[in-house]
Amino acid sequence: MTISQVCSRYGLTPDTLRYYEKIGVIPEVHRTASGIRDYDEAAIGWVENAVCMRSAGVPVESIIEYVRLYQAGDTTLQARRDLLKDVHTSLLKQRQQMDAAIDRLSFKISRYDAALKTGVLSWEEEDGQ
Amino acid sequence: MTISQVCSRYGLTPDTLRYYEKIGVIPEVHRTASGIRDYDEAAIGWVENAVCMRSAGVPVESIIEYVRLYQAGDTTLQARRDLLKDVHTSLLKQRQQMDAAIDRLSFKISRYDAALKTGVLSWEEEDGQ
DNA sequence: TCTTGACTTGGAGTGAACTCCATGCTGTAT
DNA sequence: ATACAGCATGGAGTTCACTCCAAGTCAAGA
Repeated sequence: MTISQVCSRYGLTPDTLRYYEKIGVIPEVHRTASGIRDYDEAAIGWVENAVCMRSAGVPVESIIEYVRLYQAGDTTLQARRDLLKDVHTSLLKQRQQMDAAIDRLSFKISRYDAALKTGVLSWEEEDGQ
Repeated sequence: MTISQVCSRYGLTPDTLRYYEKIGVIPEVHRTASGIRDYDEAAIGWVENAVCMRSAGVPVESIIEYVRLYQAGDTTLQARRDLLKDVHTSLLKQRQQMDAAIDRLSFKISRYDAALKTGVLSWEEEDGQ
């Protein structure tokens, strides 16, 4: 699979995918005799992993560290687990903060909807905003 | 309330809080005669709003736009509602992506835990990683 | 053979969100 | 009166994660 095929599959640009490989977010991709990248199933699995983690806001450095540990072999199982756990924990925390913001927004939106329907701003003496 | 008091309450630095005011993430804060910021309840409400939104990853530009609309007065009620709805929608989408990553991590962690307990890497012919 | 489009590299540039710094003013304790 | 911690400003610097670009190579079709 060529770089552009992988890109259109995951909504990335070739620049991004090369960048990911260069900095180690994904392992080095196999090349044809003339030096062109040819993504196999394993490579695509790594791309999928990168896309999933990045879209959730996981820093590239964490992904790089995991790839590094993975490539270092079986002696890093515990370290890999610990790293994944750390990332997991910080995502859970991040989600809590998102939930708080979502709740805040839901509340405000319903207040605006009420105001727009009745034509009355019903929260004058509250927190403003 | 002084800037450092507000900062320690919300885990910000004075630089950040001045920056927020400068770019409009919060409205201008009242000053003492000698020019020192004095945060009242309303100002603190805006800071709280900013912290909540930013910790969820809402771009400063969205917050600025909301503050701008708010300060423009009652004619912007509909625009404010629409903006909040857009932000709400994008946070929901972002949360979905976080959930996907959290699930992926949970799965991997339990696999690592099993491997570390039994001493066997039980997913050899799978997707690797 | 020539063109064209997709691929390669290294390195510079971008945008977002802070973060730091130099320089100077303020206000309270000794 | 003076020291000194805290506040002010404008502007430069940093970090992160891409994103763009120039210059060149490669492969397939006219």
